[in-house]
Amino acid sequence: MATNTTRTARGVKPAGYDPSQYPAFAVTVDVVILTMVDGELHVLLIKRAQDPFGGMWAIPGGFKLPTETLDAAASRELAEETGVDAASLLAQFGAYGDPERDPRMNVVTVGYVAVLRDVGAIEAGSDAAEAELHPVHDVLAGRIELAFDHLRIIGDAIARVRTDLEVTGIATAFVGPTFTLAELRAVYEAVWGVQLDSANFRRSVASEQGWVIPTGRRAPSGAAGGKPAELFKAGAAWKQGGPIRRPRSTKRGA
Amino acid sequence: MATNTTRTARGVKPAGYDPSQYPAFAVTVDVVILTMVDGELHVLLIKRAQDPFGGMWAIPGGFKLPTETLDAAASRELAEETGVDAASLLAQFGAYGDPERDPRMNVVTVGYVAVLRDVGAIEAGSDAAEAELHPVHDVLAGRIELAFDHLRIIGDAIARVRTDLEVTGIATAFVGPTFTLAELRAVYEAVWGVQLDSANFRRSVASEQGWVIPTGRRAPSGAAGGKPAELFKAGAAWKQGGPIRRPRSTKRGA
DNA sequence: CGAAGTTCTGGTTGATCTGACCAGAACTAT
DNA sequence: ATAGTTCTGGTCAGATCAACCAGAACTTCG
Repeated sequence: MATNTTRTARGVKPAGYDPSQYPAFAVTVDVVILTMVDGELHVLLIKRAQDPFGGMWAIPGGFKLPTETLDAAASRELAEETGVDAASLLAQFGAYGDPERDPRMNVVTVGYVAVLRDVGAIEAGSDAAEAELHPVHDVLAGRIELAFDHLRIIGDAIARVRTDLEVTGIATAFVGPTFTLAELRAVYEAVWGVQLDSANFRRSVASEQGWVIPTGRRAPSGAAGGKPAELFKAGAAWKQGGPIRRPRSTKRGA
Repeated sequence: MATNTTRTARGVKPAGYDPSQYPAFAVTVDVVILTMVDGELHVLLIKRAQDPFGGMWAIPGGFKLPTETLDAAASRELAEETGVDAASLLAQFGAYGDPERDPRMNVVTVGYVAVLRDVGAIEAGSDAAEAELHPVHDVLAGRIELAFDHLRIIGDAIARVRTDLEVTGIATAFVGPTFTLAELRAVYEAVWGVQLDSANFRRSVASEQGWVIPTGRRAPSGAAGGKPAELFKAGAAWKQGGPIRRPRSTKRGA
């Protein structure tokens, strides 16, 4: 390729295109791992042992390898940190490349949000390094010291989940393979911070076919007793969006 | 590397954390530039002069510099390609890092979507390199040969715009600083591929305060005559979302 | 200048959706 | 047994939505 027509007025598109002369970056993936604990949204954080930001909390992440896709890198990091082979959901939501976001080098990171339903598995996977689930509310309120720009990243992840709850099937990722309608409703209430009428909720998901499929079994009653709830499994309709719309005005208090 | 901890000017580097030993990537930003032409959604493509993919169409893009943010890089690339200083809207929507997406080197690219309202400015900015507006429909139908994974990137951008139209104020980015309701409605109809009732549309945006503000002036009639439409400017309410909801079933044909 | 055609703008109406409340059924704990 | 809790279906008023209709305002053609 002997062409050397780098003579365009201003565009200066290199003809030879020597890769080595362009700035090099490290590319990482950071995973915001979310799960429900006691009806509240939690995020998994690990305590950094090393500087920079030693002693502060961070979301798990690591370097992307040249041989893997971004999705694969996120999946690998998730497995390494939590021991979970596959999350219910793993979705990319943003990229971050501010020049000073990592004091050591030029790092561009790609943010993923993972939704887990099996809390027990997390504890098993996390080894000696301190890993803890923190209420999302505490984190967003700034009560936890976070490394790098991870506060912003977590904020973006939550914002994404909030809108996705209305237009995707992400709600089903928080619950198990079979679930009661109260469990599913608790997901919406925790993520949106609202109260939903249980009867209306049932109508929304059970009226039309395709959202939830009855299994015929029933869940054991909770600690406070009450009628055992029917157990459902998720239908195929969730792929085209969710049946629950975010309410704009609620008379009931949250 | 015999030393376990290497002291540097900035501080202690963690053991086994030498940045130079981690894989290096080139980071680029690619900008999907959208605009409305004759009531149809168009995307700006440039014809590649060089291999790889010489002669094929591509979306404009370029390398991120270590000293600038991703947003700044996208803004710079947009200005270089179109001569437009600032788009009505410039939003990040995804990152792409498949190992083989660029045959020359490891490249991770961050996709941005830009919405322009001034078509004339595009022609001015594009220099000798062939730059053309193509109907989005033609591109998504595969009728245009696209370089790299740009078909996928454009597809993702369109999908993002389609959902954002309902929950953000992106619709106002397609029209000028003042606009008629027919112009604004045309944006929804083109992006969603639906027909909206003009009277109902007017009620949705004009009923409650804050969406559109009357300027008192009127636009000249179109080629077919008709009553001159009132000119509005966008209000502040668009920042919290849009007033138009995507219809799910339409009896009228599209 | 008048008629026809086009677009804008407001009105109406019936169907559908939403939010709120009520009550009985089913189960647990005391 | 009885009280307490949760699940489940019913009802109903108000809001929203989709579709249609008709007059107003303007341009173009004859």
